[in-house]
Amino acid sequence: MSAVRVTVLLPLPFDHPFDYALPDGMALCAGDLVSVPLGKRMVVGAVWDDAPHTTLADGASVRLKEVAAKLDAPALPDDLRQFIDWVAHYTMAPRGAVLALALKANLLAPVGLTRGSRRAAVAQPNPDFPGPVLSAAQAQEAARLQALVQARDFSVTLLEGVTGSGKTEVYLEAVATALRGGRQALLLLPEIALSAQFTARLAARFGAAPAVWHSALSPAQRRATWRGVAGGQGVAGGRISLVLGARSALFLPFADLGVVIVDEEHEAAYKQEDGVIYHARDMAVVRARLAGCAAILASATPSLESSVNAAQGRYRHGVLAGRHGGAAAPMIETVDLRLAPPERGRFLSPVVIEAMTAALAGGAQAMLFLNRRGYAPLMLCRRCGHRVSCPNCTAWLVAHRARDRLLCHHCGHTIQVPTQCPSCKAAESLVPIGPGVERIAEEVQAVLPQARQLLMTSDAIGSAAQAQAAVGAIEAGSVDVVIGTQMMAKGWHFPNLTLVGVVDADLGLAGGDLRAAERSAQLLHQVAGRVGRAEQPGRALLQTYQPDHPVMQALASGDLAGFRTAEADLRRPGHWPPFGRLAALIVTADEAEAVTAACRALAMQAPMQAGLVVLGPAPAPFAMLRGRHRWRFLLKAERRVPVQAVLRDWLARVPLPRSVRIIIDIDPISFL
DNA sequence: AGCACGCCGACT
DNA sequence: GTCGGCGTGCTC
Repeated sequence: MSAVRVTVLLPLPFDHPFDYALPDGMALCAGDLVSVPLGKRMVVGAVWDDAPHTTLADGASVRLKEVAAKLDAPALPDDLRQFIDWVAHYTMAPRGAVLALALKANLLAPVGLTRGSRRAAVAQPNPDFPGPVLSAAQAQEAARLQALVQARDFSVTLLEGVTGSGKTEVYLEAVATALRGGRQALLLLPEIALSAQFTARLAARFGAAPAVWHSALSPAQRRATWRGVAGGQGVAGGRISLVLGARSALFLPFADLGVVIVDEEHEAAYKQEDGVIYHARDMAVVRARLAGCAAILASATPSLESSVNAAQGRYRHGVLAGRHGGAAAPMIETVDLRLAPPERGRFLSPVVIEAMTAALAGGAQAMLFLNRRGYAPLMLCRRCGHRVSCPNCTAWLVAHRARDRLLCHHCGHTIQVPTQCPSCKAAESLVPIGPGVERIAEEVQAVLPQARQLLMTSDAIGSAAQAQAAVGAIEAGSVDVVIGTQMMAKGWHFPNLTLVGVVDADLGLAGGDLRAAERSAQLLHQVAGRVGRAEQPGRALLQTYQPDHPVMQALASGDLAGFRTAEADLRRPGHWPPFGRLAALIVTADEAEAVTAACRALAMQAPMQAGLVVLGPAPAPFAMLRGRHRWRFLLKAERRVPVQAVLRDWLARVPLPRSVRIIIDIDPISFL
């Protein structure tokens, strides 16, 4: 007699589940979590519903190991298992690696599962807690979203609204509707830095804080939240109904998801760039489809992907025009650096300095934005022209004055500032080239010595407490000039901040990236959105050498929709995304020769078919990263081409030594 | 991912 | 003569 077989997916990089024997007296269903022996160790896995796959010599019985135990934990819901399968298939990651995202989160330590959660009986978010009074436009849009949530069916809405239009209040009404129906809501944020602010906001709206989910939680918090979301029996305090999370929250075992919201949907931070490479915005839509619920993508500057989906009717388009009860849109002007250049060795145009002086004289605050940490992005030998670069990466070492070192922003490698040129050995010949925020701070000190300045960068602000202190200082008015990187671009609003100067508006346009223009427009628009108040619109000055560039024109005229249309017209003919699909194949190895040999072999077998182009191989933009050599193929295909199958066939035709690793990035957004 | 096995250098 | 480096291979 042969034992009953169970297929178990393990959170390890295997695509196929493993087969085990079901011990007498144990009953298992798909999704149940079990511990199973694997080699010499015990592993937690999930019962999958694939047909058993172990190859049997016919008739002969294979000695399957037995499932060791069924864990006392909620089973993975069907839609989560479907989601895991879908993500794995789409991203071409092994299914087990995707399961790991759903399990690693909390329960690789099986001991923690056997006891009930210690989650205290915290207050539940109350959808009928008094909410804000909505404007007519907000109320109308909120009603539409509420109807979609109530429909208990899959839908996607692109909710577009300028900064200050009150998008958040609107989509929180959709959350309220889900909660009223006894369902759950998931709100995704692009980065955890914003979660404290949002937690407070949700607590104010619903009378209780949401559960939060991100990588910095303790194991105990994870376990409690994971179980609470699954809503298993015996969870003290009841099922968790509202989760505020980073992208990995998509893999939580929601028992009854009613709405998924992706805030700032255009943000590149939604793209997971290592391990399982996925775009959380796109996967959120898939999660909603499998859960049969509404998805809401919110942004002031929607991605071209979502705009096109809305324009083509695949997504509903909700638009909130005009700022609600707040400031007027900022005036955006370009400062032509050819006409009003900075002094020699300086980086601020007299136009910007004058505007700052005026703002400060009027008792207001000013901000300078430069998306570059450190003092100078490059140390150059003025004798031989040598550029000091990282030994592990194809990148320059960035000078940091605060730390008095040079440092690589890709791998973290740091060295002391050399006293002589590493190449020609000339003494005292290295000079810093170009500006970083530290250098801008120095310049502000020189031109406005009385101004109290604050540097807001990830180097200066390491913790949430430091961020709070900085925000407090700005709000209290004890700062005149804020100098910041990307981290200043979003979220915050300081009423007394009336001027923003963008030191190098052209920065994001370099590099030949497909989305360079789109991303620049989004970032600069967002930066400009930091300023202004009810009685006085803010002013944003963009220092640029290309005032005629479509991005600068769009920002200055405020016609971002027109810009998106033009951008779409550029991409449509060549079947560039979102009108076609891209996949990147990164070939990496320790030895450069191994990479070139592998690329040659791959190039020889490159797929050839209608509607598909293989570009490359070319050195990846960082041809060496963290000590590994990297070359890249880019596969560009029309929408109808099954990209994953093409890639699978291609790779199957080319045997590669194990020293070579292939990274597949479906829908790459950064080209690094 | 772990954890083995396996075949070449410096140590009690 | 052993301890131990991490290269390759397997786990139902």
